[in-house]
Amino acid sequence: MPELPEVETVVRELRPLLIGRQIAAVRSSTKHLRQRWRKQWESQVVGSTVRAMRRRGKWILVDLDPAGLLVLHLGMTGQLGVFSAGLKPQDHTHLFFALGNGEEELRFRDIRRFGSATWHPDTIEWESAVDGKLGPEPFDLEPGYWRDALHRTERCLKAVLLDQSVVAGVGNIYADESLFSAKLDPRMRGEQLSAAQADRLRNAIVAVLTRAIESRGSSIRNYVGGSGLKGEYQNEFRVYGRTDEPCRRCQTPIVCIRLAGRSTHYCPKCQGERTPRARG
DNA sequence: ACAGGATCCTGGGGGC
DNA sequence: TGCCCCCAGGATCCTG
Repeated sequence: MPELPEVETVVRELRPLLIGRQIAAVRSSTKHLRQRWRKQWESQVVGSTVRAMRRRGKWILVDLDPAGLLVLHLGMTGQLGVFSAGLKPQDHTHLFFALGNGEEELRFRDIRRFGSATWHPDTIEWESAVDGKLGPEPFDLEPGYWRDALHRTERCLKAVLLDQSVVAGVGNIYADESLFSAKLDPRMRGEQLSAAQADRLRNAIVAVLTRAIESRGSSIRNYVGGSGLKGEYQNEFRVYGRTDEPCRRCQTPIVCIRLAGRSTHYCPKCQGERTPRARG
């Protein structure tokens, strides 16, 4: 569910509610997440204090004092929020972190349970575990790296954007929206892109994600931010979920196809530009 | 190397 | 009301 802008929003909204607070207890439901929460992690976490909260791609990193790292992934339907401990938990709440004197708790709710929560001794250990599987942040994409990553692959642009090892944090919505913004056909192969087109795509990704963060992400189903508020970016979608609706730029009906195993929305006119394929 | 499919799950919506 | 089928912001594993 949540992509970079939604995860960033959750982190920003939870930060003031969590930093400096001590984790007094942890409890989990009987149902497991994508990665099982281990009981032995609880003794590592209890008694420690939240020092910092960061985002890396679609991952949420909670730095603990004096040591340890809590790593959360929201999967498709994950939600994080701070609630009064007396408030009855919603269905599908699977992890509870009691805060301070226990009057409040951080809750991890995940209907489909594609999310995960794990504990790691430190950042280095986590980074080595995801090494090679997590590319640079979209905002840190070096033009040379990005051109090269596209130039060296025959995969279509949609598949490249969804590949977390190439660029971290882009998912189905923002891949489609970025390709529309860059006026590039999602079926184009990476190797077909000129340097100028690669730069255009990179700038489009940054612009779309930046604008989406300003709107606190997109709420189309289950997503809510760390404060429980919904996002607003769904009102600015140009192509995602707009199958058969007129393109906002040229009125041509938006097309939906299956690409890289995912629904892919684009404007056949605005994004119809193709670079002739080189021979050989 | 890459596409495509299946898998992990639950719930919502459409068609009947 | 109900049933059946398809769909869904993700990641990963397997096959061809």
